[in-house]
Amino acid sequence: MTRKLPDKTVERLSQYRRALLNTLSGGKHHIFSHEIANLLHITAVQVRRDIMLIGYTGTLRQGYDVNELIDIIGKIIDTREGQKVAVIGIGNLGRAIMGYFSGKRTRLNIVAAFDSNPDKTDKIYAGVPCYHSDKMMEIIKNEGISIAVISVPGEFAEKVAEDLTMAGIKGILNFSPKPLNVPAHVYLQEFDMLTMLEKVAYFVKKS
Amino acid sequence: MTRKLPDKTVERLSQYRRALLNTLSGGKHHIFSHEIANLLHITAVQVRRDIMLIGYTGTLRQGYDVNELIDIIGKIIDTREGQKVAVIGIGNLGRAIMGYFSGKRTRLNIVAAFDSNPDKTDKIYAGVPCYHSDKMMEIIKNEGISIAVISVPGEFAEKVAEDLTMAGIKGILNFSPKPLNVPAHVYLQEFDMLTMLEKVAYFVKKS
DNA sequence: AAATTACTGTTATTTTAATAACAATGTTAT
DNA sequence: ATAACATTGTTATTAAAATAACAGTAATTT
Repeated sequence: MTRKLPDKTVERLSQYRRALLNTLSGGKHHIFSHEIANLLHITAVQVRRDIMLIGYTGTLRQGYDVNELIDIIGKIIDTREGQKVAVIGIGNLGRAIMGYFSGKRTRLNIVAAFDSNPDKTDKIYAGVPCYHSDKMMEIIKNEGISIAVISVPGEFAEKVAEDLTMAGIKGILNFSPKPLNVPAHVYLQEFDMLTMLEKVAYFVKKS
Repeated sequence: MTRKLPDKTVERLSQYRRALLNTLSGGKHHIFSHEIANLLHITAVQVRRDIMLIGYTGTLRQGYDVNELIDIIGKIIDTREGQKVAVIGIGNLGRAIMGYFSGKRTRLNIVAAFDSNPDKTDKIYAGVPCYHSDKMMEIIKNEGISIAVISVPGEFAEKVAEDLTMAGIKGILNFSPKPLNVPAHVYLQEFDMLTMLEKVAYFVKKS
């Protein structure tokens, strides 16, 4: 394997897996491409194409084996050892993210949170210890944290990203409205709520 | 105008405007395409192309007039009367969204929040009144709210989307991890944090 | 046994988005 | 005055993603 998968396929694989886990807990062990498609409101062709790209093949007339497919997707998007994640900034958004994750069985473990407000630090949130930002670089290095979620206000985001980069982070998910600049070896995903809301507004206006 | 703009251009316009407002408050009244590009970490060609698409033209050697460009973008993405927005579900995420918005001068006004937990209702959050979900459909109709942000847990998202549709909502921004199905006349934007984090993890693993 | 059906897997086509190439032109330098 | 420069606006090209078309085939029906 290790053919390069399209970005969008990777996104959908994550969604397929979630849907498949649901299916499984409903006691269903086989599923057709069009059933997956319905769950995600996309087309069956797209599902089959994605599954083709990851090299799995179903059986005619029976569809895909749910367990197998979950495993294959896991092999592709998870690492064996798991990856450690830190959340920077535990305002409402930071806490929402930690809440989303708690209980989810995944190879992504949120192992630390950081905040610059001493009132918030040295406590546990959703099972995750929150440290003062001063210790961020040190802890990230020592713990081998590879992924960071930035949920600080825009004005601090840039500095945080710099520090994270220096501490050797490998991937950043940025929720702040401030576009970041990181070296090419750091994977960056921007996630801008305000833009998305304005986009919805634009298309509503058009329609 | 009213040529149909590419999706991605619409997203960037929103970001250009934010950057331009910043520029303006820094006392700068003209800006080059490459300066905008640097702020957003994209290319200057892309900026010029987007600006071409909205029909604005700068002046050679001086670049774009910041005020004019802000206005033009506003004409395209805002409506004259503004649009009313509701936030459904005020857990951490819902509150984060309301916090992001408070103070932002925009034509999008969050005018109501809804929650099914009576402990949270009949209070004001970030200046926005929160009502019980029972009143959702009624208030949305009466107030003429056209856009909804869904920030409820996945298991309730579908029902909420149905109700919103029935109440005549025009656009939905869905933060729940559950993919929604809405009629074609409702514009839907999905926004799935878990997927995005898994995507980052995948590309980190690859690198 | 032949035809039909209901699926998968794959290639071909179209659509959308990004990038590159470059012509046009006012400004500055010589 | 001429040449070099810096910048815009636009067209052409490439890349990425989605969709369509369809071949293959086991199961089912006739």
